[in-house]
Amino acid sequence: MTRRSRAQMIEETRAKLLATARQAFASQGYGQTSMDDFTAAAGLTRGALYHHFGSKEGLLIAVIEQIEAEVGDRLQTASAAEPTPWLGFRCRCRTYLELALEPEIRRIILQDARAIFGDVPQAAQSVGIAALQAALEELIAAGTVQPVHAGAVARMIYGIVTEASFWIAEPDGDPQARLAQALDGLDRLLAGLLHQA
Amino acid sequence: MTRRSRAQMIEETRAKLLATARQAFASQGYGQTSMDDFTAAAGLTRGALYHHFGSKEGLLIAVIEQIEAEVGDRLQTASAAEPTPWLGFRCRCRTYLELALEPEIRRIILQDARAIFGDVPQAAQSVGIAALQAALEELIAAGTVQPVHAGAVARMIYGIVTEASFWIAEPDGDPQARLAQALDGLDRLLAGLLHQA
DNA sequence: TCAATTAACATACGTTTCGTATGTTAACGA
DNA sequence: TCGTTAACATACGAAACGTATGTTAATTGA
Repeated sequence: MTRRSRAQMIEETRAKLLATARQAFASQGYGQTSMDDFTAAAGLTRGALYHHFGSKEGLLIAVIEQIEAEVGDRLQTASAAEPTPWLGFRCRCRTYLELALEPEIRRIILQDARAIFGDVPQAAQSVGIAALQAALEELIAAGTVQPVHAGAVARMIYGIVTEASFWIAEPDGDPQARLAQALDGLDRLLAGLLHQA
Repeated sequence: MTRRSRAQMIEETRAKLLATARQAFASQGYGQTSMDDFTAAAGLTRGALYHHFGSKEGLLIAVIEQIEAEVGDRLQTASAAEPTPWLGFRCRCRTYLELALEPEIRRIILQDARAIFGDVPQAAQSVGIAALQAALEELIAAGTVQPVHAGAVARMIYGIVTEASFWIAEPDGDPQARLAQALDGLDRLLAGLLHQA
């Protein structure tokens, strides 16, 4: 066990680079992070970085993909436990909002990534939005939700969540209270999608 | 008339700098814009820039303030013509979306500014959001809209508009069709805010 | 009216940072 | 065993930003 294969060591340096970059991006932001500095913090040099990731943007893409994968898993886990499809959908939106509150996700995905790649991170094609869209399409087919364009509305919900997370995290105001108020507002907006009884 | 006062000339260079920067930021993005290049394009040097705006960020803030002021005017003009407060509110949201489709606004306000100043441009305190919140508060007081937190929901609508604009402008897909689909989705979501009949 | 100060810029410089080009070492294949 | 390639480190060049330092012209005050 104390003996590591060559392939394992390579993977270790890649993972170490990724983890250190993720930490640095989250705490200082992508633009403010010097590749010299944080590679040194990882005990390596920029040479290793450019070998594994090609460019600073390539590194950011790798970090985004890692985070997106985690987000996808957590959303899936949370919403799968709900009893009805609609409640599952609602839970997915709420959980999305809670995830967006984590500083790492807000800073890297919602804040910096947008400026680098204009649109939603095309890199990982935003797992969260895709899943939201799929859930919406099912609900529309089942007649629970009015016939809207699922892709459009999924994106809009993503926007709701994004902005709400920034609002909640604003320096003034109580985050807990704001989270509750945001979840309430989210509920009202989502209710508009339902078919009238 | 051919005689310009000193103060006028100073204002002219300031305006010229601002206009050139706005153009450059919109077409190449804030990060990709070299201060040497675009000041030269304006027939000046970085010296003038740092004298008037202090820093590159200061220049961006000035550009944002200019755009925000225009956005505020156009929103006000559009919504004031509507017959009822609710329709005025709805119109404001729709117009907001249409404005967000303009490349200049999308690139500078929605895309780049967020990465530089984490939150919504605190610089000009987003006139659009503030007006949206005020309109919401009136509608709640009048009993037209359910009692939600106006600040939270105003921000969420801002998020809807932002994401929708990016979605509409995606390279594939027909922008005209997508705009219609987005406006439809927006209507459904907003309908959730209304009191049930 | 004239000297001193300040505003409005231009120019020059130093620092930081990114990407690339060039080693270097160790493993792997023929 | 020898050539090749992967996995890095090191060195170099090219922006780009901010600042420090001119320079000129207007303005102020005595």
